[in-house]
Amino acid sequence: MTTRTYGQYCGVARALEMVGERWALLIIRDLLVGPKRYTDLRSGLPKIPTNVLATRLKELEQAGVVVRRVQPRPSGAVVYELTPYGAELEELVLGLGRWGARSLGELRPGEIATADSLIMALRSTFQPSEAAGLKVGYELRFGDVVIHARVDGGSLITGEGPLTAAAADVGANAEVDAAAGADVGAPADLVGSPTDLVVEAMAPLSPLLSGELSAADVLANGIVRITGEPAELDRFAALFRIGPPPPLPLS
Amino acid sequence: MTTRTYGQYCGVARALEMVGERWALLIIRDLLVGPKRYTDLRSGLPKIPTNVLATRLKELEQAGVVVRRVQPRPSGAVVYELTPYGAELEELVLGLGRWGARSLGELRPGEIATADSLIMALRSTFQPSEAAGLKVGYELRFGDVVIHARVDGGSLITGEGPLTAAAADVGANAEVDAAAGADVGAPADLVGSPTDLVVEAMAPLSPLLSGELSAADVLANGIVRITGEPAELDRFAALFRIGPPPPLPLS
DNA sequence: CTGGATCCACACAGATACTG
DNA sequence: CAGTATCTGTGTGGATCCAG
Repeated sequence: MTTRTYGQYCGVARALEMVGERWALLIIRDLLVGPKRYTDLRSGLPKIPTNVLATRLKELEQAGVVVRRVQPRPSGAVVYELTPYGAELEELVLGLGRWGARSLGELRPGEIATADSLIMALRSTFQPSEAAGLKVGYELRFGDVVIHARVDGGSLITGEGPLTAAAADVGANAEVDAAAGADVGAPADLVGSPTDLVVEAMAPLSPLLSGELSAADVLANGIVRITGEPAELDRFAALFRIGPPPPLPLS
Repeated sequence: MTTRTYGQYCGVARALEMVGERWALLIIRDLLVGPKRYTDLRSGLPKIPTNVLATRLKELEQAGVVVRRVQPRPSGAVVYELTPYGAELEELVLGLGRWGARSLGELRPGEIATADSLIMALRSTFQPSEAAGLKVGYELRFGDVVIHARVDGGSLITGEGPLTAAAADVGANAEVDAAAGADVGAPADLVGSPTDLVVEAMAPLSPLLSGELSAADVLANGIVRITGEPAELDRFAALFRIGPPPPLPLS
């Protein structure tokens, strides 16, 4: 913890000293989804050595990016969450994800996708302008990783787990109480909306999310299966996309 | 160069594998100012070991972020510059700088400020909305580091050196030809504008740029000296600021 | 001079085992 | 569950050296 510095009086250098160490921004990526316990972070980042995780959390806490909070009894659980200052990194992390997603090729051997990384990928490609006056829920399955997304009037609420469990999402971006171990009752009006859809991702969603493939391509290649009519996949692809809508193909 | 990976199929992870290694984003920060030679990068990053610089440049080249270009004769110089893909990191680096600048306290012992870092700090705080219909040039002196900025109709052109040498700035963000060793003639209409100002920075500009101190505070503390009337410093502080203008003090 | 390559020492990352 | 301890590599820091 010699606090290696770059020796420059510069915002970029200072930011890198705070969040530029190995694994730090991936920890922050997961915490942007919601507060997490030490074990949650470990399972979300299977390849991080535990001592590195512990060290990073201490450094991020010292930098004022993360707070370590001990839940009141009886749970007594330790929870890490972003400070307001740390949460301001959301747009940066989303932008970094958009930029890096364009270099995502094929799934490399041994590479996994986690719930949190998929949630952030959805957030990073969400197009609020396409969501005006729209109310729809999606359930995405990536192997045995399941996440859900609810679009409601221009805002997006994401979470881990199947769509029917999404009712615990309250406020901006939830899983807060879920991570804390609380068992919140489900507001009935959010469950089982008739427009709910299930998107079954058989392979990386990235080609779809990054706009490399059209919804039709993706559907034709069996990458994603969607319940309901094919037009629903077009809507999904319009909601979660990088950049402006592609020009309509003239045919 | 074992190309350490995070083992996650995720845009953020991929981005970090490309530009997340130590020093990489500082190299990119400097290249965002303009193409640079190996020696320029070394002097802009005095604390980087030369083998690390060479390794990073190769990695960034392989990742498609940087290109190594050999100038045609007679100069034959080696120049590194960002690819279009790499240049897309500009907003990210500026945002990271804004975020990190708020943790810049006092100048720490041994810490320096370079021309490129000051140029990026200016860019990151530039408020185009304040620049409408405005045409003014600034020369900022930070010890013996001198940079200049020209504001003209909502756009900002920055470069190293005093204001009178700024005429080499052509197009979006110059020093391109200067770095390439070319000796471009100066368009006469850009030199010696009557609204040119000199801002003499006696201490870190950050408290001003980050909005922590008002222009009046900064002036009173002797941090910045400006030629002309004090009102000019207010304009400077309005042009280069983080966030919306502070509410007017009622008095 | 520029544009690196080479060498060494060591701090930090990686992996695994262990503990309150 | 929430870490700490320990060991091993390798990437980094620091210096010097070298070819065009």
